[in-house]
Amino acid sequence: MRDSNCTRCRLSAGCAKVCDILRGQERSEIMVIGETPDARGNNGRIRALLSRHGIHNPYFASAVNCEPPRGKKPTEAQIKSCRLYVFKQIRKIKPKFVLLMGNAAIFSIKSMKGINKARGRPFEHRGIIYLPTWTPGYIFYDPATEATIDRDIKLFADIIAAGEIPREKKLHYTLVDTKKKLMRMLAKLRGEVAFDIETTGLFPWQRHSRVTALVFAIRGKQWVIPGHHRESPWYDFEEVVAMIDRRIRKRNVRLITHNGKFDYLWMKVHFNVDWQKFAYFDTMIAHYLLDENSNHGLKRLAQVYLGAPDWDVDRETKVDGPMKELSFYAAHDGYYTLQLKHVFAMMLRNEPGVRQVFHRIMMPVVRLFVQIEFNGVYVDVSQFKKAELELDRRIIEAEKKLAECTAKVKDFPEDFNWGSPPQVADLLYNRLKLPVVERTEKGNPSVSESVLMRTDHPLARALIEFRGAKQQRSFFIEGWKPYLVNSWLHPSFKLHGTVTGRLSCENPNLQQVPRDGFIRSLITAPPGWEFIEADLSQIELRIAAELARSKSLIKVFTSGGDAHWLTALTEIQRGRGKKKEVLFTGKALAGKPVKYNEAIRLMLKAGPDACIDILPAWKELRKKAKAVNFGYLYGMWWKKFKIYARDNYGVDVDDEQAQESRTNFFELYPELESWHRRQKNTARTQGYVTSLSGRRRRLPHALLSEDTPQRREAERQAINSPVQGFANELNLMVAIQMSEEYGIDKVRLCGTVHDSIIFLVKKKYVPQVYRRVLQIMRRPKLMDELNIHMKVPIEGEAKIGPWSKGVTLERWQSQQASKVVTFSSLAKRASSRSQRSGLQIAA
DNA sequence: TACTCTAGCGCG
DNA sequence: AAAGCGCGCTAGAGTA
Repeated sequence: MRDSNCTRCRLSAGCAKVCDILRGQERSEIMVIGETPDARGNNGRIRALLSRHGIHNPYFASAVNCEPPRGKKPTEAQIKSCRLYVFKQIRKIKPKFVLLMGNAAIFSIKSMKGINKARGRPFEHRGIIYLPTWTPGYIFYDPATEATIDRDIKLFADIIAAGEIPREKKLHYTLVDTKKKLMRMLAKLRGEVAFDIETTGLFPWQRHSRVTALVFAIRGKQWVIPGHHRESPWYDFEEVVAMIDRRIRKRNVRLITHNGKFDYLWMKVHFNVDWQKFAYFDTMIAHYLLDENSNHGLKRLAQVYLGAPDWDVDRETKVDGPMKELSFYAAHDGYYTLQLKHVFAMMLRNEPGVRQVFHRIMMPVVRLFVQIEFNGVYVDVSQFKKAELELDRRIIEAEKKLAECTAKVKDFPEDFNWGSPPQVADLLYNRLKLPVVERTEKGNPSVSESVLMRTDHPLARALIEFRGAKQQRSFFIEGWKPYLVNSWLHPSFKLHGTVTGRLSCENPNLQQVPRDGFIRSLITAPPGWEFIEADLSQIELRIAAELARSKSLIKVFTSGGDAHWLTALTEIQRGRGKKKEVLFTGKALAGKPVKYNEAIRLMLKAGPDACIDILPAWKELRKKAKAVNFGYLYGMWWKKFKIYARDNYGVDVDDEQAQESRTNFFELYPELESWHRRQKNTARTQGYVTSLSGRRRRLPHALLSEDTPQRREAERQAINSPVQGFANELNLMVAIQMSEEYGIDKVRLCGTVHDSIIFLVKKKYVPQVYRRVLQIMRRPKLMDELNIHMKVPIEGEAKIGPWSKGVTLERWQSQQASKVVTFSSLAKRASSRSQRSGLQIAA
């Protein structure tokens, strides 16, 4: 079979043993194909993996039979030329089952690229069943891959045992294509029902997008109802939905979904039904709470928890394929969603704290965010267009400056791209011979803003301006355009987007709009409404104070103070710094000259706002302290503080000063250190930490016996996660309560940004809602219901008006008053005109 | 042609 | 010895 004189490809030239095909095991019906001879189990790893599942002595082959040079992978051409031998072996051995390990193996058989798409999905070819999986070589680089390979090998063993690709036996689905079948289904819709839909896309507002099928599943039975699909028998699918809707309402069905926010939102947008109100259990969210570190895809979970076979079909089938295949796929989704519900409900029972977060916070959040995403945010389109022109202007101006800077550079390329970091690096460090100050993670010379700020060249400034304008344009102008539906954006919130319990946001990401207001203020209220942002002030610091039981922090908060201000003033007081400014402000506050310490005391008492009014420079100081507070609070070391001070304030702090600043911080808040120790110990002993709500943050790396960077990282996460996560949960509690207390005729929530909620209020309810949201923020009722009690008071702030340009209620009311005056005078003039012309003005 | 990675930067 | 945490989006460049 082998040809030791093979010269079909270049590999044979530099290879010790040409065409290294083994003999033996030639009667096996099981074959394993690896990448190269080295991967053929001679290290024992594959054998060990296989024998774990009772597979002994298979026939080993490989995609290429000459070992490539160290560190080199065989090329496609080489695999193709070696394919001959692979096929020869298959013909001779006549295996029934073949395990394909790695990219090269699957390419050899199928000429198909992308192991990740094929992995774990058995296929049949000329009477042989193939199963692709990863190459075991990956285990060496990432131990986590072993579990996946192991699962695939288990599936392989199952295939061998069954003699065929396993199909789910309990799947009994009906394609609901007649009225009779529909009526029979409706009769059975009661209690817990899994629900899923198939669609032509991901964005329900997309033109021509359709819901192609609905799926319902109860124990032992699934139904697939063709929707807007070319094979659908329903000429009036809306009526079918209405019938189901009536049944769901009447029976108060408990709907079970996997990422139901998606399905409910589509149903609301396309059929105007509010099925999210019946959302009872979401398996994706449940799994997110049970294991925040892994993926939450339905297919993976079904494989892991239920040993399910892979039922995925290709994208075209899923999007708009034949109903026969689409329904097969859809029925599996429904079936496994219901099965997973049972598994996760059981697991949640073992973790009561997590279960409480699931039912009392996250499921209401699912229901709420269907409405929030449906509402969307309003964009002032005429301002949007103006902003685009302004950014264009800035870009052109910056380009002009850059051109001036490079006019003298000889053979400056025509097509130079200022947006390309490698090209800029080449210009700065090779052509202009500027010194390399910093390198990127990969070791390339860095051209980041931090570096440019320290670069003494007129080019640097212009480049920063260019990048700023360019980025804003592509992020927020070009980036938003595809998502603008009339004047509305509908960002999608990922409820499972972070490991800490925060939400993330995408398409577009509302949570990263620059705060300077240039873009932010484009988001505002439509006529008749007001835009309000309400945020929980210094919430993370308050939670940290509570958890650490920090005396000084608790004192600041109970006396209505500002912790960032306290840090700032304590820091300058220690070195008796800013003497002139302190004495000046103290004098203004007291109305007479005071001594330094007395002035500090007065400034502390008066708070930052009053002091900033007297001397605007205090604003910078507080901002600086804020960042320092967060940094040290979460384990920042003094070296990073130095970098921070340099990049943000252009202050070069020496090592000693930096170390002192950290020491001072923990002297001011000594309990923070012991709290840090407690969190680290908890994580190290039990492998997870718990937040005030009962949510868990699992940190397996904290269990490592050695003090590695990985363990250090886990320890810092043990400090940060319960604070960050709970802050967001508080925010969600407020959002939930707001939506419960006000109908959408009064208040429309648009989104949350970690510690704030943004919403629209019908104009005449503004004062009432404004006051109420601040009340709720002080004490959301869910806190009491979940028996969570905090010593530290919670406070909120709210602003009315375009985002980032809002004002307090007092200011807003006085503005309204003046508007009414001008309006009524206008109306008077208009009415006298209209009387003259015989017109009447509508009230 | 389409995907993945890197650098850089916006937010809390 | 080495040390804030958590995200998403874009362009450019590399890879299959």
